Amino acid sequence: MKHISIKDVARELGVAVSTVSRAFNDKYDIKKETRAKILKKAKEMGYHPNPIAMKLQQNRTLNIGVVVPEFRNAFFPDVICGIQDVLIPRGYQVLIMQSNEESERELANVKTLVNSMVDGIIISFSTNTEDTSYYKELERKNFPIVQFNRVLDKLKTSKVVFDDYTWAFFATEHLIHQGYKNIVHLAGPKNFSFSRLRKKGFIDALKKHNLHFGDEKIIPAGITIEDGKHAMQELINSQNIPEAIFAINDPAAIGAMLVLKENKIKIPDDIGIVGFSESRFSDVIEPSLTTVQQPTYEMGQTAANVILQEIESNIKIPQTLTLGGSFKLKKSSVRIASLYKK
Amino acid sequence: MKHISIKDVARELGVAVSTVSRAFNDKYDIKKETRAKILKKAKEMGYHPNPIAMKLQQNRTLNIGVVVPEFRNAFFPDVICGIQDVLIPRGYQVLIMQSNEESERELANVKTLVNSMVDGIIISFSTNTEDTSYYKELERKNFPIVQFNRVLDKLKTSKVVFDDYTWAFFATEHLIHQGYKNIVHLAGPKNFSFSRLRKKGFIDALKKHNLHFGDEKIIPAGITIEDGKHAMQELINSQNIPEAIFAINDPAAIGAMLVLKENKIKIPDDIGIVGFSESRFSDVIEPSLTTVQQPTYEMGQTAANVILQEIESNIKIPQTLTLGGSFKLKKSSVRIASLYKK
DNA sequence: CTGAAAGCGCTAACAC
DNA sequence: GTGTTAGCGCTTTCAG
Repeated sequence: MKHISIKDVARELGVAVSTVSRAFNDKYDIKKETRAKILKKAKEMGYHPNPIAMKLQQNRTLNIGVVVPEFRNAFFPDVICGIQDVLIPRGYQVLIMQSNEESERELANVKTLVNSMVDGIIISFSTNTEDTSYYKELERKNFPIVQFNRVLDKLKTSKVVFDDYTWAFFATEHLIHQGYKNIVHLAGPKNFSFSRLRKKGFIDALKKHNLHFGDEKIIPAGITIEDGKHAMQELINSQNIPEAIFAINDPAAIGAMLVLKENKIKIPDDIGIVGFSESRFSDVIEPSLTTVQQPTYEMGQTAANVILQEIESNIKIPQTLTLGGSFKLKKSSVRIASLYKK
Repeated sequence: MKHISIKDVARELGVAVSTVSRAFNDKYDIKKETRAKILKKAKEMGYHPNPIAMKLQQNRTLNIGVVVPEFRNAFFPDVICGIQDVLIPRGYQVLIMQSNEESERELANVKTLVNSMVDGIIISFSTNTEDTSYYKELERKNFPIVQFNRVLDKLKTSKVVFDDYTWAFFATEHLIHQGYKNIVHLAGPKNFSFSRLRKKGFIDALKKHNLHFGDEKIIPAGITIEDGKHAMQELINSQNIPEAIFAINDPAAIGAMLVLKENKIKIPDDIGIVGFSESRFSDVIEPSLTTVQQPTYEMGQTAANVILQEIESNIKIPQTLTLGGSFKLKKSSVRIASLYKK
């Protein structure tokens, strides 16, 4: 697999390498015919500029690193699609690395990428990431970083997040409107702002409607099906079955539902449940799961645009972009059948 | 973000750049203390070798490209994890690109990667890929390619596949053992060998047990939930409801189940169904879906090892590695409750 | 408009 | 053992 270089083309045509180079970067003066001639010959010979050499020379890579904690759920793959669709047409390559929810591996990933000279990193952190010293250092060095979804407040880079508060509020209010009163929240890992915001939305909705709120309404769970199962099982064991559940995300909701069904507790009649996207399960589970839909694809596009702007302008003013979503009304939260359409 | 180069380190210590280089590549003679001194200083200065420059010089990239048609289902992410876990410790970077099931985009992805000088490509093709001329060219140029899962017979590169025939045979036989007689197969896209092999396994199992086989037993479907829905709806519309279904994969099976449930057809009593992994739905759907489990993670590891071997030995003898799986017995295919354990 | 030449950061002969 | 030097393939002054 030997590469035909600019030299080969130049020799073949008896011109200088710089001329060939110019033909390929049309920002220089070059006679039209020369240019055409060169491009034609180059194509004939199967010449492609070697991006590695370009990168070396220009001290930039045209690579963007994307670091995600996992891509087994639907959420991150969708975001990545959005990122790719913005970046690829702009001539960037998207290097994806996944951290397996381990902050050490995540750190290694980021170091590899930075060290391999990506021009910037779009990242969503792992559940257990606490030590941000290396990221702070990158921040200080002015290295372009955009956080999304799982963002760390400590890090002052640009962020793209979902309007978790509002939609958690809305989701909870929806349950209240359905007549559920004793509502609990399966909460997420507390180092993520989205956990805090969804919890706050939940609490404020209860308060607005003068429903009793106490710490016992917040059930520490997590973001996997297993977490949801575990939390629900605990509730059942402690004879503490609520009337409705607002889950931190779909997998947690699904886990809870699986346990409820095992225990013959009827959804939505005995208990109502609302999730928060991040899976493709909501239409497969029975009853179908009411959920807050996040604009994953758009989140990716937005993050890509932000980093592009930071890289190309070389100006970094940390901004936090907050996206809105939509509500997918399904069966798991609607007691009166007539209210549920389609 | 300015890079400290080998020169800076050399100057700082009053040694030659080659000495610094040698300190970092311990295959040359170099005095222990010099080496220690250099490494220490380098660390102090925050020096990291610039991989881009290394790549240019050595004409290799230490990058492997992975091209997948999608990563919304569980299958490819799992395979990628396996690939990464082999390649990263060996000093390679894994560049993932997804083709969105479009062969044009797939081709562009591969060209980008080849052109960006990855050392090799691990690929699973999109549903509609027909034109293999470019891939043939790469093959001729001896460029390392390993196909997995969705392989094209026309391309004579190394392949890592699942033993589709045997397990399809087994899955079908399982349905027969359950007493189902009129069994149909929801078939996959015909340009993939796995479709053909699973179909053949299905047919041969019917034949072995002297069950009637005719073309009407093969229902062209596809590999998505939508495909499964569509195929099932057609069967119902034509009043042609079989006793059991062997689906090309889980999403197709899930689609069929959703339609069956809509139509109040009982699974597994009225109709039995078996899938073929490729999703995480099998435990979420009700009844839980019996399925053939493919060793996705191991498939990734295997593909990674094959390409590593081809790259590092520079010998390419196309080999096809066939992996075995396991059978996940669940509720969707077992009529007599007592037979189903846990 | 085009050619010559320097240099991006690194490695690998080849000297000494 | 270590230094010198020639490139890897490209862009970009600087001349002409």
